[in-house]
Amino acid sequence: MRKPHLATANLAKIIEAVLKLSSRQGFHETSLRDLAKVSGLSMGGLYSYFDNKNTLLVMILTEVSETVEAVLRDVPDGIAETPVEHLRWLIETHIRLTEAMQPWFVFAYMEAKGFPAPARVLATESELRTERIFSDVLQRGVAQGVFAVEDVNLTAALIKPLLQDWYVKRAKYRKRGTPIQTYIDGVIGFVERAIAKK
Amino acid sequence: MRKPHLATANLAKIIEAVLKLSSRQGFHETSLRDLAKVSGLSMGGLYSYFDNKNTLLVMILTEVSETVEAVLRDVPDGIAETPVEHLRWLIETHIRLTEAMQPWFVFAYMEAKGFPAPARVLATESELRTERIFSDVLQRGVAQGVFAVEDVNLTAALIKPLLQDWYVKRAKYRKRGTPIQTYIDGVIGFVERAIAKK
DNA sequence: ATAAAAAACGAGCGCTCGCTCGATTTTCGC
DNA sequence: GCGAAAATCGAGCGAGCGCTCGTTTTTTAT
Repeated sequence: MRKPHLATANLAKIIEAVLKLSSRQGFHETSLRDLAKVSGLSMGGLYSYFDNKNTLLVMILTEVSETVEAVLRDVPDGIAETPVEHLRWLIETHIRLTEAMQPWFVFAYMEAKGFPAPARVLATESELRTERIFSDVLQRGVAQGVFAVEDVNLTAALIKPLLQDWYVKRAKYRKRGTPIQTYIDGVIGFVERAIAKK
Repeated sequence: MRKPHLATANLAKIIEAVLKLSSRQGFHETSLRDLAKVSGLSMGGLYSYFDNKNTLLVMILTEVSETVEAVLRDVPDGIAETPVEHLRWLIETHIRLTEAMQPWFVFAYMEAKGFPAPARVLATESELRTERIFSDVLQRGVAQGVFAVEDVNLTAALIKPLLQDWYVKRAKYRKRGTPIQTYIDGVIGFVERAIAKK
């Protein structure tokens, strides 16, 4: 094992290959022989970059959850004070991030379960932290009297799957020709009407 | 192969076992030896009830999609005329159905992908038909002037993941102690405010 | 009670899996 | 240009897979 973090070009190739193959057939069904072929390394060569197959899964899961955390917490100046704008920014940023890193997110979402406890815990906690970011904004909006939300936690929980649907069912939206901006505006409008103080 | 449809007690046991094992570790990782052990049959005995492992998957997928279709189309008298009531009934019925058949739905949702094209097509088409049921009601509500919806198809697409979240993330809601009625009311309220004519 | 039919069994087949390790190739300081 | 160190290779290992099939057990009819 050379590096704990993804640095070398080869590791990048390996991850690109595992995301590509897993999206077609699932992670478990992706053999290291296929992975070697697509990444351009040999069977043995792969093992210079990770300890075992599960490590690969954990690496990707970690990268995804850290990226989400980092991006969503990096709120532009002057946005965080206004809950309406902050929420809009969170929705748009989340959807655009998952679009840019779609294979990563599909992988993390679809492959997390049925795996060693540590990996599953990682995914679960990441989901909860993201939800917290949303419920915090909702809470502030309620406190400022701009949102009317009965159950802040449940509402945050309901917003989450709206964001995830874009990458989970990406094929459906692609077939329909829905542009990402239409989807983003649709979600923002849907959510804002649902929580607006009338 | 004895019967094409699930009739005998043994086939019921097999399906119960495969749902149980798959929910823990995924369908592919469930070996026929494990399945034999849990279902109480022998390796060879299993093959009296299905042709091969993939057939099992298709059987379950078919059962789920046919059940959804049948249940959601069986609208009680006097409901279908009022879009608001019809939509409410659809949401509640869908969530309660997936709760009652939770292992079946989780299986269909999580295992459909990465499988032979026919099985995937089955799942995709079922999803689309369900969505049609919702978009039809929305359309009628708009026509009657009780709903204000810009894009009926997009809105139906956004309602779907709200229904699915209850079984996809069942563990989260269980840990939180959210009762199913709270969830149902939450979704109905959320959706109704989002599409209400103001 | 018995024999034919039906159902259930499980060791064994061919195959692919994740992973290893000695051999080979590439890199690089001098 | 050379030799040691680093990187890469891929045949081979044991394990476990889906599936088969000759055998045994159970059921059924007389």
